[in-house]
Amino acid sequence: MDTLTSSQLARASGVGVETLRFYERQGLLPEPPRTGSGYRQYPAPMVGRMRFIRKAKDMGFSLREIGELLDLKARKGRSCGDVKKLALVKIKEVSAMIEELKNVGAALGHLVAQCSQNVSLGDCPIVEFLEGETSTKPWRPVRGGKGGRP
Amino acid sequence: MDTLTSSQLARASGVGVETLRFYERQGLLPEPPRTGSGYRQYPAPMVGRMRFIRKAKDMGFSLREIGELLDLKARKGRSCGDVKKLALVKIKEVSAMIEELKNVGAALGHLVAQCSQNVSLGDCPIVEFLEGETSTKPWRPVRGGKGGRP
DNA sequence: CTTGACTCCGTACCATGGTCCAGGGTGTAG
DNA sequence: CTACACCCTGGACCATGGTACGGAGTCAAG
Repeated sequence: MDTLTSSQLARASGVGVETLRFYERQGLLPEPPRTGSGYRQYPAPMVGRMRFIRKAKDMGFSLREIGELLDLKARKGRSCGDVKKLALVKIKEVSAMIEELKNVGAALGHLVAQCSQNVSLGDCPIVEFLEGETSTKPWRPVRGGKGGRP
Repeated sequence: MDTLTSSQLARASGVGVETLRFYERQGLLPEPPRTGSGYRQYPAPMVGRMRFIRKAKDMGFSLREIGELLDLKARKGRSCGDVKKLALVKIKEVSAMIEELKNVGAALGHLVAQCSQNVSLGDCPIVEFLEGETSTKPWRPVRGGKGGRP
């Protein structure tokens, strides 16, 4: 009695039934055994696997990367180093994203501050910034182009 | 002579020609006038508009939001307040993303640290964490379910 | 036996931001 | 004139992570 139907596993995992089928197609869930009439019978440990997937997704891993993690996990024994390697790569990615977002946030904050000082002047500093030095810069001539500008 | 062909505007903007057509379909670029033979003739200020789009994209605005910004920009006069409002919303979003990523990074760092202390023990702490309390927890019974588990 | 919930399958669709392709027309240099 | 670069169109395709739909089969209760 340690098997679950699709909807049971879905409920236990906090996802939709369709998502299970989707993960199966993506190779994140193995094809489960079936009943005589073709119903999926998920072994109980699939709950753990789904929790693994969900947590890894929360950690920022893509489904493809989660697939790799699951493969590593399956190769019991000396997978830890490889898992750690993936985690380190992900940490670098996350740090880079944070830096980028910080820059964006700072730039936006700067613009908003300018905007607030600029009460009732005609132009919006944000729009002006976004436009940059507009138009008057002569567009670079086409390199190696022959046809064009009819 | 202050008009550009598709490829000229594309080059000046650092995007592909197809991207211009895509932006046109999305309403970010107005349909430009055409030559007798149907070639697009972009007015020079479109370079500024493309720069606007690119910068706004770098600031984390989606194409839909950039469309809104461009609409506001077009309604000259009192758009600044609305633009600022969008910028503030975006700042909040960026901050939230940063917080989330920081949590993820900290969690990953924690796991990797554990992993490093765990040299040559059988199991990988990362995998164990991702699995969480596995399997033995009895799956919640289906609420209101009638059929199922054949 | 009927009803209703559940399950199956394949396929299409959603949003996001493009990218590419075939098939044909145009413009200019040599 | 020919070659070649450029331009046009509509539509298909990519990755990502699902979600929805139609039509049919199955299961348990009443």
